[in-house]
Amino acid sequence: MSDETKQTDSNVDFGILNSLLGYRLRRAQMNFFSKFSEVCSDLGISPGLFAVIAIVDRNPGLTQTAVAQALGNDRSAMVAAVDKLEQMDIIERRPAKNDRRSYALFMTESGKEFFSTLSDRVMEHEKAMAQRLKNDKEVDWLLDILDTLAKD
Amino acid sequence: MSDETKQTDSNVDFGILNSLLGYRLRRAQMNFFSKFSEVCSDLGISPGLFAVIAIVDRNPGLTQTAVAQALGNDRSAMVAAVDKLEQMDIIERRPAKNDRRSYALFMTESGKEFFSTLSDRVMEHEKAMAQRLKNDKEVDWLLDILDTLAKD
DNA sequence: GCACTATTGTTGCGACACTAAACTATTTGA
DNA sequence: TCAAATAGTTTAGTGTCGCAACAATAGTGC
Repeated sequence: MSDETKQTDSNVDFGILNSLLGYRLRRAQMNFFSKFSEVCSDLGISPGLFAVIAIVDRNPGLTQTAVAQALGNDRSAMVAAVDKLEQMDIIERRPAKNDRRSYALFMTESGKEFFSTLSDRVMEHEKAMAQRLKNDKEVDWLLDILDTLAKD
Repeated sequence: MSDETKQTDSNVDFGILNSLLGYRLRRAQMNFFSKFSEVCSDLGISPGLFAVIAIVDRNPGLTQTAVAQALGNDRSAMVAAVDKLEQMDIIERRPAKNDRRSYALFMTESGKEFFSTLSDRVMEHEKAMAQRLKNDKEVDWLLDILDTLAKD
């Protein structure tokens, strides 16, 4: 046997899966997820946490539910995320001015610095993946199509 | 610098997320997943189970680990999946001829019929999503790009 | 034949992510 | 004023995922 230890799926017929966008999307997204984890696991940041930070960084003062709605997930999932990010001194809960029920989320000073280096890592990873495409125009095309497919 | 609490998510700046393929992939895949669940939840079939059935249907006699390797997930995850599909009388475990450790997976008669109607539903959903793109050529282009991005 | 390693199915564990329901405190609106 | 709606939180349930073991079996070199 060769030391390539391949014997993967070369002789497997994927049938209908080959034409399913949902299946291909899942495979591609799984690959991105694992690569992201390789890059950011030492910093304790998952893709979901990164998205929260990115939103708060660009939109200081948003409430937890506003961030949850922007990211399309349940607001109950925000609690643990914000708890962790606050514990890591990345973002900060401040009581909202006009609503004593809600908090306003802000980046801490160290959080801004952290997000800067974190973004550099993520962008490096993204650039490596984007280089698999032909050019920047094709990347923009793909981004646009994925946005179309993400709409309800 | 104001501490105003923003209350609306209508004008949220997604910042770096807008240019991240990983984020857009996740959103698109989540949408496909939820749509798939709406279509197939009454049949008790998840996207992962559908993939297993699709592989076994086209490749009768494959072992569990062969299917797992084809789908890119751990073989330990196959156990519960095959258990469920066998309980639903969709696929069947037969002892492998030349290896008493492994089973060969086959579709049952009712399983073939079940997969036929199931495929129709899934293809209908896929066609509705594919119609968001310009033409069939763009769909093939997207499938090819996603396959490229899924490779390690 | 024998020892050593690899592989298969399986189980259990821990780490997450998502969903839904319920609860408190507060705000809103008729 | 009072009922309904909302923000944050907690809890429970479900599902997935990878990792590490394990017994049984297969393949390998000697």
